[in-house]
Amino acid sequence: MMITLTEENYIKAIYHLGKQGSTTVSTNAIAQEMDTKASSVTDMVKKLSEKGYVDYKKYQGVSLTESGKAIAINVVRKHRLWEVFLVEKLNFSWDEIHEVAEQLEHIKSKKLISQLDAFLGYPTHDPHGDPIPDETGNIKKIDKILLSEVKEGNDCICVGVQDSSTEFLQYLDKNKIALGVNLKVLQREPFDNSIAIKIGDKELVISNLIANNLYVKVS
Amino acid sequence: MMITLTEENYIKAIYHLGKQGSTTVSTNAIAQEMDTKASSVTDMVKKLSEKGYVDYKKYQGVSLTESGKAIAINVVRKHRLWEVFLVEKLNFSWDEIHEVAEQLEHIKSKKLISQLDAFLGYPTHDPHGDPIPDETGNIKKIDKILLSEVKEGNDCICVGVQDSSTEFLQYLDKNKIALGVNLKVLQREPFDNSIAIKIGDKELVISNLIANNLYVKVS
DNA sequence: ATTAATTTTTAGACTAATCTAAATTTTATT
DNA sequence: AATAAAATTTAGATTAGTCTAAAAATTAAT
Repeated sequence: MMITLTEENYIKAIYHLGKQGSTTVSTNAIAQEMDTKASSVTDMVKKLSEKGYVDYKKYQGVSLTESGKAIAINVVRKHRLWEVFLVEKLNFSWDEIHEVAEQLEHIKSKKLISQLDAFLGYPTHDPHGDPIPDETGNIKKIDKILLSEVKEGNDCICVGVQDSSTEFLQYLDKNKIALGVNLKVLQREPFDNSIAIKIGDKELVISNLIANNLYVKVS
Repeated sequence: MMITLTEENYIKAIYHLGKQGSTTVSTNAIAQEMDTKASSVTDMVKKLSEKGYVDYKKYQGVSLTESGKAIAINVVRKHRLWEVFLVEKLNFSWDEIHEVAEQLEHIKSKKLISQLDAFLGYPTHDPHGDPIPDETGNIKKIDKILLSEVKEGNDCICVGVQDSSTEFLQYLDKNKIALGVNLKVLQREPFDNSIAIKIGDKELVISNLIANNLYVKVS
């Protein structure tokens, strides 16, 4: 049974909203994520349910079935591999890749993806630090925490972002924050939860909003 | 005005049928090329006409306008660049690329294509020997002729194929015929128009059908 | 130059995906 | 527990693309 591009996008949205497909997701949340109306979501969710991709009970929200989850993970895999390709091979910057990867992720060819994976050297993470599922759908997650949770005095290394918006990524670029960069938390300001960090030999004060969208690993 | 994937495919079909968009094309021919019904073609052609991509008079066939031709050439450019990518970077063989390139050709991103072009080293021809239009839509054509037209005793070099079907390309592979390979026409058989050729140090008799689908340049 | 065959177009219907507006169910609040 | 608010679903309409069957135009053949 053929899956359409739209169905694939709904499944992906449900996956992301449901934290890797484990939680139940509301109609409204999907509508917001997909930039569409709740009534459209209801229609589509019924269809996905008939096709066996989601579990759905009226008024009770949706969750992915195993087959739905497998589809979602495969789309995520394709999306992230293409992102690596765009950055590593075509010199895109990390704030330019999302839109294009949204299109590329729907290309259907098993061989294309396995060859691309090999061509890129079997990358484990995309340019935003998110893990790339392997061919069997396995995702190995690293133990990352938000920068906002790091204690004063601790050294850490930047491993990912929570928000992948152009604005946020360009802020990071401007301040020379990139994946792999070392940071030290100098001081936390309780009043507004801002944090003073040392990056390279420079000091920088970042807001709580920023610190809440940056993943690090304490070293 | 946004152009849909389907519209793009119709424009491409009209371009190919009309020999690079110069000739008028019939409704039935388009229907056959697109594997759809003539009535569907009429509907679509009306829409394309309203949008200014084709000139159309009832019962008189269709031809591309300048803007339609520009769209077609751009799709062709993308298709052929992706084919080069698949063969050169992802180790596809030339009989496996068409289907995937059919999907990739619709990805919309100016930067993607210009970067891909650069990444591939600005190739001038795709793996089937067809020329790749440049960014401005310019196509430089080489003076190729069909192998069936080569005189006895002449040496030539294989530069392209007319038919890109899997079956034909696999026949060529099997017989070690590839782009760039030198051939010599030993003898032409008038009875069935078959041709005896020398390829490397081997002799091979090929049918007229084969010779009519292989482009060469006399050297 | 009629008639026959073929091609093309029209008319009307169908599916996928969407929308608005109204109805229903659930959740929150008094 | 009753009512108000919010979320969700239904009903009915719309658009893009397609289809079948019938009508109209063109081309071919007698």
